[in-house]
Amino acid sequence: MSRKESKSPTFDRIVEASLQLFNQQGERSVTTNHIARYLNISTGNLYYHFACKEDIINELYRRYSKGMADYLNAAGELSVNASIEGLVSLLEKVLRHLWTFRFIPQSISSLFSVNQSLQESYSKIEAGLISRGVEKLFFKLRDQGMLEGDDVQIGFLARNFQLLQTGWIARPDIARCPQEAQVVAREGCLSLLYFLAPYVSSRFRQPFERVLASMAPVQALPAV
Amino acid sequence: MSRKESKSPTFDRIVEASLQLFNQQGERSVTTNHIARYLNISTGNLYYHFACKEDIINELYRRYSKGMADYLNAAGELSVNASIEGLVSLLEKVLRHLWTFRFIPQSISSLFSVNQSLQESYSKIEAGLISRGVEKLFFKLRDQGMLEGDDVQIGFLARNFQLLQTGWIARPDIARCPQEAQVVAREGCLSLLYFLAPYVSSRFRQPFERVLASMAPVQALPAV
Amino acid sequence: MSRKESKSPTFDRIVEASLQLFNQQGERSVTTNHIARYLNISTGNLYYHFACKEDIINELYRRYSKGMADYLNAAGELSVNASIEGLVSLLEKVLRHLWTFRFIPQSISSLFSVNQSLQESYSKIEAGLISRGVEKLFFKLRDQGMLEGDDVQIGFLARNFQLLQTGWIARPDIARCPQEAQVVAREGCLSLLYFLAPYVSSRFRQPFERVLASMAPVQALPAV
Amino acid sequence: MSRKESKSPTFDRIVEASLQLFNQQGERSVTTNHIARYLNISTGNLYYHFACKEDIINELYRRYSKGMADYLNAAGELSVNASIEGLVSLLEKVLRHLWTFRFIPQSISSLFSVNQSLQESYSKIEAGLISRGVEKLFFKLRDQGMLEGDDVQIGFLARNFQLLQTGWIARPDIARCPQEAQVVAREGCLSLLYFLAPYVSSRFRQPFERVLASMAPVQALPAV
DNA sequence: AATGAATGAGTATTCATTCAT
DNA sequence: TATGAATGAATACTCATTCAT
Repeated sequence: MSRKESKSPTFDRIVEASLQLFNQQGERSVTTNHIARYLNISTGNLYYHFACKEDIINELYRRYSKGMADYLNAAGELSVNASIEGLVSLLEKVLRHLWTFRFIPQSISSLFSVNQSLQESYSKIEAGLISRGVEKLFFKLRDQGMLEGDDVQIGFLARNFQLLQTGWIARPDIARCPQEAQVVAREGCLSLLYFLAPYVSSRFRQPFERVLASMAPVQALPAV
Repeated sequence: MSRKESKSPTFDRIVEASLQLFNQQGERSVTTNHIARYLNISTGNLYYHFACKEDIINELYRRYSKGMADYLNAAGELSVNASIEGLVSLLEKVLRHLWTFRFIPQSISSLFSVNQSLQESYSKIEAGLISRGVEKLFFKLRDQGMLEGDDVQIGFLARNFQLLQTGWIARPDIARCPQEAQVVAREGCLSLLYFLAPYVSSRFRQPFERVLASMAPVQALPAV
Repeated sequence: MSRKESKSPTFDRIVEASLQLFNQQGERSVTTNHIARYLNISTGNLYYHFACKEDIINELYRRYSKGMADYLNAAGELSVNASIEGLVSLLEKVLRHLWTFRFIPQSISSLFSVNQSLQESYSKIEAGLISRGVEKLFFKLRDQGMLEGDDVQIGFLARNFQLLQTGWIARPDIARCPQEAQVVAREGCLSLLYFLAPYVSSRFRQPFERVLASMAPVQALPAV
Repeated sequence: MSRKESKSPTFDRIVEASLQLFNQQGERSVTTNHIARYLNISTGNLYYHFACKEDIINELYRRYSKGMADYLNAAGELSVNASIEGLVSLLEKVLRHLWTFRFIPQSISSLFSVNQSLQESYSKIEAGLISRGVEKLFFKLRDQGMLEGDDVQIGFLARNFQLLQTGWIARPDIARCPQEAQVVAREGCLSLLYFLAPYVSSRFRQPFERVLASMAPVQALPAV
């Protein structure tokens, strides 16, 4: 995918079917036999493309975290010509991405007990790169005048933001329901914007309120 | 326990051992044989007390959610003579409680796929009673002058607060580490206070800042 | 068996059925399912008694090598009142023992590639204890006047003796044939006696020839 | 090879790679995929040249037994102008040949259970032709005055000799070790010479002892 | 209450072999 | 000749659960 335009059609079909089944029924109760039968291929063929179930999950995690990293980069560039609309649009994309891979935030902890390599990837990527990237991004947004707050506040803001973001997607009550990505992203976005609201600078308050109003037309944003 | 004076010593030992093992190694990789061996009892005996593994988990969930409900009630009474110190102290207790049952917030979604009844309990209790209880509590805190914000804001605040609370405990990077409950609770509490900060009324700002300072002595709480 | 009068009837039945099947069909083509089905027990039950197939083999190897060690001890004591008849009778017992566990000398090398722990046991026991024991025994027999030869000769004699002993049992042409143990032991014994003949002292030559004649009545033992 | 000028380069490469891998890791744990990957060819290509894995083994057995037969013929001619040196040199060549194909004596019995046709070849060739050939050879050596003994003795000598020869190569403790062929052949040769020693005629005793001394310089050959 | 042997449907995985290109 | 994706029966092993005592 990244380097050589994808390994093979079957490889990709396995990855995509697994993602779908994992999201629907939970990784735990989706066996390699299920995946193969779902695709009308033999287990032998599945194992021709993947050495083990772990590797399918790892490939999914790779795609998931690569997407997150890409959005983070996009966010870095976006903030050059900072606009609330741009930020919100990106945030929705991120939430849709998270929703696409929702089995990951949902079951990441319980995956650790059966997939050691995933734990390592996670430490490096999620808890490392991405976490730090989000922090940097928030400080940049402050530098550009979009956010206000001292270092400690912005630090907590960044960390809590991530927790809320994945926590929203991992919410057990919505997880398996076949909600539309659009709806989940919208509502999640609204929650996150309300979370950010107190830190939005006065200069950006007006467009911020406008966006908020456009998402949930009834209520205006009250001053804190 | 409270009403029926506990079923039997063995029953309780099974529940407690399971909790410990689930937290340490993840529910998924703890078998009923592990639990029995850990307690030096036979599997037959374990199944004399519990019809199935699910029931052990359900009993743990019952205790977990009962604890949460109790703390919620305590919060309701506390708010009569509202004090920041009281709130913080209760928050720490809740976080310690969550930490004690941390395998639940960590793996709740993935448990659903193998435990249908748990999903039902969850909808009723967590997403129902408790969720509504927290919302009521936050409105009460506003009525008592501790928090400020309009209905929509307080609504989002309550919901996000819960997400953050469990999200903090379920963080995969701390989950299996043998952190001390005290440390986890402290840091989580700090995160949550920073989350609430913008909504604390001016009347309570001083004690709030005092408490915050006492928890992380170096930094004062800056105005938004 | 050795310490606590055997673990359980089923444990022993598994060991014995495995031995029989391994001898008949070769360890390689006898699966744990075969063994269970042969005994009319479930695979689960088989795995209740043995953690893995390797452990069945290891237990068989344990019994095999324990038997060999016991016979070696018996040989040590026997040689106190040295007699050709006693030696021959013991040799027949050893050959019958080897024949009972014939799948081991037959497939030991190819077992190594799938059973690391067996290789370790083998180095310690077979190539260590037993090999040295046989050497000591042969030197003792010389001291008692039954054998003649210098140290180098007796050393080679001992080593070649062992090679012949197991080589005879492992002979691929007789291995799977349902020969009677008695016949195999007889013929093997004869081969081994002819191998030893040149080193039998003149003092023991007469009884030696008598025994030889009794086993293969037609031919007398010619002088070298 | 000799008659049909070899089937194809790939055919031969497969045979040779298989031999190497079988010797190193044991036939049992070398899959057809391993062989193909080792040669950088596709499995399909491997199966273009061989109908099944068995056939590779059969071809190796063919080469192995052909070599043995050739050496046996050479021995027949050699004995015309009988010399101890010539015999020893040939014996070393045979041992090196056996070492080259060592996976065969090591696993021949266990191969039978998965390769019926091999069992048939073996009965015809090894247990038939070669066995009888060796017997004839030994009688010839006696006729030429190199060996002494009656018919029964020489018969047992021939049979035991073969058992020792392959037994030495198949010894599980040296099998997988990357010993040099030269060393193995030397030591094996010495063992076999000591085995023959008692039957060497007085006329050939002197050159025999000379050769023995040259191989293990320290010790002279003691009279029996 | 308690034991521990027994069950059996499942689970990931392997590997000789086939087949379309 | 050669490729490499695809097959599928087999294999070792697991684990929640049952049952006779």
